[in-house]
Amino acid sequence: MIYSVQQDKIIIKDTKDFNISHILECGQVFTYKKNAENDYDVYSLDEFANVKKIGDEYIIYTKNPKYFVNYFDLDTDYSAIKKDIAKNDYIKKAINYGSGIRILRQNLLEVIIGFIVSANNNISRITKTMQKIREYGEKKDNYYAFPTLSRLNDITIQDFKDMGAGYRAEYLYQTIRQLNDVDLPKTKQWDTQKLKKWLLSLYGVGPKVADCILLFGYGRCDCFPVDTWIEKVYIDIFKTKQSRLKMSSDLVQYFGKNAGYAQQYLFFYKRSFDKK
DNA sequence: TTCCAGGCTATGT
DNA sequence: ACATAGCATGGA
Repeated sequence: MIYSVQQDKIIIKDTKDFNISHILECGQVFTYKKNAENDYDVYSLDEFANVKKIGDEYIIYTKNPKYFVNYFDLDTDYSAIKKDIAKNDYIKKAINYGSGIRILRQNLLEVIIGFIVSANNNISRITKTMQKIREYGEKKDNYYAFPTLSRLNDITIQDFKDMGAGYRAEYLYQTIRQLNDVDLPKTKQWDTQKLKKWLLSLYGVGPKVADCILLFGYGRCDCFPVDTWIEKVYIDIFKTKQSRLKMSSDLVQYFGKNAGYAQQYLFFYKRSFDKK
């Protein structure tokens, strides 16, 4: 990835593996706002960036370029990853369709909360609920920082319901209490096995949400979250249906250490064509 | 009206 | 270990 960092912006010169709508609308993140075609506001933790396409370049305007170089994973070689996971014609089409996808290096707490909200929900409502949760965070100039764990502790079950969380309100409330008992940054040192076991102990976190947290919150790329869309993809590829656990392990085995990337291309591709 | 959305918990076999 | 009912809510 060819890019240059300046004081208040990042310029992406090579857009072969960078497309902001692919990146933000592939279902991995719920904290952004689309202003217009190729013009998005992105919120992460207490940081903010505006991303615009100008000519053949993307410009990421931000007070903290260093943060967003990491956030957009600019130093990872996606051409090599695409080559590694291109195991059949089906995924080759998906990679071609979502060629600008990158897996964001998101804040862990935001990912945990976001994907608990995501269960049996739709993306537009997940995004709305996350936006309202964000309003409990510290007020910045023109946006809110994501609430700290301490602030999240002040939100009641009824508050979460009022934000449209539905029956997931109790999951959020309870999991926030469970998070008080661990040193969250320290869990990043745990091996994937131990992490998954712990994640599954959180109220409202099952196998699929745990895989999403591992992939998007911890960068464990040998995970394959299976939801309703990936179920359809599995049937397309393997011509048979299995339990979600079996499908997930089959897909990790099939795609290998970069399976998580494959998951994103396939999800984006299948969802885009089936929803309308 | 019924079905579905980035499924999970609780309960039964 | 696996199968299934019930679950909040809004949009198609």
